[in-house]
Amino acid sequence: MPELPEVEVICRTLSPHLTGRRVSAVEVRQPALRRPVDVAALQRQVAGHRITGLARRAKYLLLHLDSAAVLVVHLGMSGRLTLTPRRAPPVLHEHVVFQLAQSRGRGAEELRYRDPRRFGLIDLLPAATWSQAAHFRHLGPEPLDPELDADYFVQLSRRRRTPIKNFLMDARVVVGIGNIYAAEALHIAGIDPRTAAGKIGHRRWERLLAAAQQVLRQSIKNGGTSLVDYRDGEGQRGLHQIQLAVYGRTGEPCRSCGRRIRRLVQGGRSTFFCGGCQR
DNA sequence: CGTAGACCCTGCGCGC
DNA sequence: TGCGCGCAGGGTCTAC
Repeated sequence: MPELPEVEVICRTLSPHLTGRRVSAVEVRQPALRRPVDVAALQRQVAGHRITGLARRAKYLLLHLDSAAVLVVHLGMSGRLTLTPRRAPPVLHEHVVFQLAQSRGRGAEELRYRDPRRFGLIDLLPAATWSQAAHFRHLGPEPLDPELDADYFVQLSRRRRTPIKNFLMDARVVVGIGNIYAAEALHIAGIDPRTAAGKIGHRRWERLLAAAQQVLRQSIKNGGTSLVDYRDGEGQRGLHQIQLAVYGRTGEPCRSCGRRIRRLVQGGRSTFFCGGCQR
């Protein structure tokens, strides 16, 4: 479900509501996520503590707490993290609920983590060392980092025979790009997703990096891509699905050249591309 | 080391 | 109506 733009939008929409707010209680209804939730740690380091700020790294959402801990939330494929009125009726698969202390001018609210497939993750890490933890240690750079350039990719992709689409989705290379935006970026850059990563030269890496940055920024502006599950922190759908050029458009005409969009499978995931524009 | 595949889990739409 | 199949925004682990 959520790639970089969606997690970024969730972070931005939750931030004004949660920053400075105290978590009054934590309720874990289903601890069996990708890894078991450490309920005792949540009770100790989240319940009764204040949220000092929100941030994003890769597809992880980071909630900094005044207990010198960082609450790490990953939404997997089907996860949602939404601010909800406390009186809203419970919904299936709401595994973790963070009750928020009342604050002036607000009704009773809570932060609900819902994840039908349970591929997501909720973890607690020490504030001082979170970036050295296993989830983060091996991550590549942020794709929107202004320092990032084509040279970096040329170096890393040397002699790599992995298809460029899988290479782009490898978080050790660059984070945040998943199945939707890899396909969209390759279409914008005019590159066949089957091309070996090591065959992409400097000029094409420049185009591909620019394309990835363009589509990620545009999606953030559009509030993310809502296909089935995705909602922002306030429960609103994104609009970027309207602008997708290839993802999910098998058999439909390419808006650039009119050829039919093709689907193939790479690394067990669907790839969508236009055989006319992408070579 | 680099690469490909299975696996975790639930829900949905489709064809029969 | 009911059942089985394939598919879904991700990440990790194993075998070769």
